[in-house]
Amino acid sequence: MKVSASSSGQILLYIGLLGFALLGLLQRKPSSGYELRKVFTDTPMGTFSDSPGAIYPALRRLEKGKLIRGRVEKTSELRQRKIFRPTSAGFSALSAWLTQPVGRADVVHRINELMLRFAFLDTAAGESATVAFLQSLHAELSSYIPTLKQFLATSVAKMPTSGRLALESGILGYEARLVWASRAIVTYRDKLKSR
Amino acid sequence: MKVSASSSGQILLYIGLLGFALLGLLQRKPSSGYELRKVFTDTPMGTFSDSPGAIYPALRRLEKGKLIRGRVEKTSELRQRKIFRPTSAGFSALSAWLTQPVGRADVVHRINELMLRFAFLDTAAGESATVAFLQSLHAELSSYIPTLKQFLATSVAKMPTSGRLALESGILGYEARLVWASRAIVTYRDKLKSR
DNA sequence: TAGCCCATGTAAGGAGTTACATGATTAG
DNA sequence: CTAATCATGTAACTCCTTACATGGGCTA
Repeated sequence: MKVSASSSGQILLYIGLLGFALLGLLQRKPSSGYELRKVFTDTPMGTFSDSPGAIYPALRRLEKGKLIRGRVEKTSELRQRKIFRPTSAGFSALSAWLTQPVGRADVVHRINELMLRFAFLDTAAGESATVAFLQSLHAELSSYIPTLKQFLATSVAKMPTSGRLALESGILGYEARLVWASRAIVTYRDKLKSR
Repeated sequence: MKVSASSSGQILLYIGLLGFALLGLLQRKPSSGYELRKVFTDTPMGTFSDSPGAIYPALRRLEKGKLIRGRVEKTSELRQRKIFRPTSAGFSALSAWLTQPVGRADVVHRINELMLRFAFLDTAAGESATVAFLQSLHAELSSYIPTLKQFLATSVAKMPTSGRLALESGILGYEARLVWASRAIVTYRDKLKSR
């Protein structure tokens, strides 16, 4: 989902994966553009570009779309920085994006986007939404993996060894994620019980 | 690696991941643009776009760069199709791309590209090159995974549960690939021995 | 003869990449 | 005082996306 209707109707606003990543980070902690860049350069978070040529224009798009608002603030340091924080429309847009249903196409083509969504889910949409997400991810993986194995079995004869192994690597990756999803569900269930 | 010098010097030619994917598929089997599209729509191969607006321009770029050559051929069917096949310069470019060293940045940011390279390695560059690739991938993963665990351990306190779990999912994915790489090395060793 | 798959394209638009530019502040 | 880091941006290039266009051949 790349496009979201602005609250005023009419104009369509491009957000993009980078935009949602920024929105999610800002929801967690209001930050300057530079701090956001640092997250991408210094942490294993996603495969997002740390280039100012991507981040600053994306921030301006979000601001023009009224999803975030930036203000120059003095922190404890002398240096001034423009701190961005989501507007209420921004929180809504983020939440809507996070709580979309998980489909087969997401698992096949947009697994990184799914993991990004997950990373923001509990703080932005609550733990029950997180569990729901994990359950639908689990269901989608459970139905997808057999089709991959099917494909492997029927076409193994026509494929070179490396092609076969590459596909097996993909299958192993999905299986690892399936196991992880089960464990993550248990983690949240335990958290809910212990309260 | 997105750019490659043309054999005539001077002009730089953009290839891109899609270009190499096409080149690799053509090396395996000369095909028409439509057949190549079908690979992306019908098989689990990569996350490449099946849109003609991406594939046909990419083919033309490759042809202009003399890495492939298209000829209208009559197959058994009446219908005419333009069949592309790599030139010798195309084989060289593919081989050079495939046999690049595997670095940390590849593992962190371009794991999909690595798997694509692997998928073409044995038919295009031979089995010893494939084993070398797997070994350097294995080494890179072995050194990278501990740093991720380190990061997780030191920042677990500051992260929300979902952030922690998302990172763990990434680690599990890398570990699965590490196990896979070991097994793939054994597979090729066995193949070499049994000859 | 209508509709669907084959097969190849083009056009408009926007986003990301790379590279450059600009200052202020701090460390050595 | 020099260099590195902080902090924010702009410009050119070009690739991809979405959508539309064009026909030939096959099938019901």
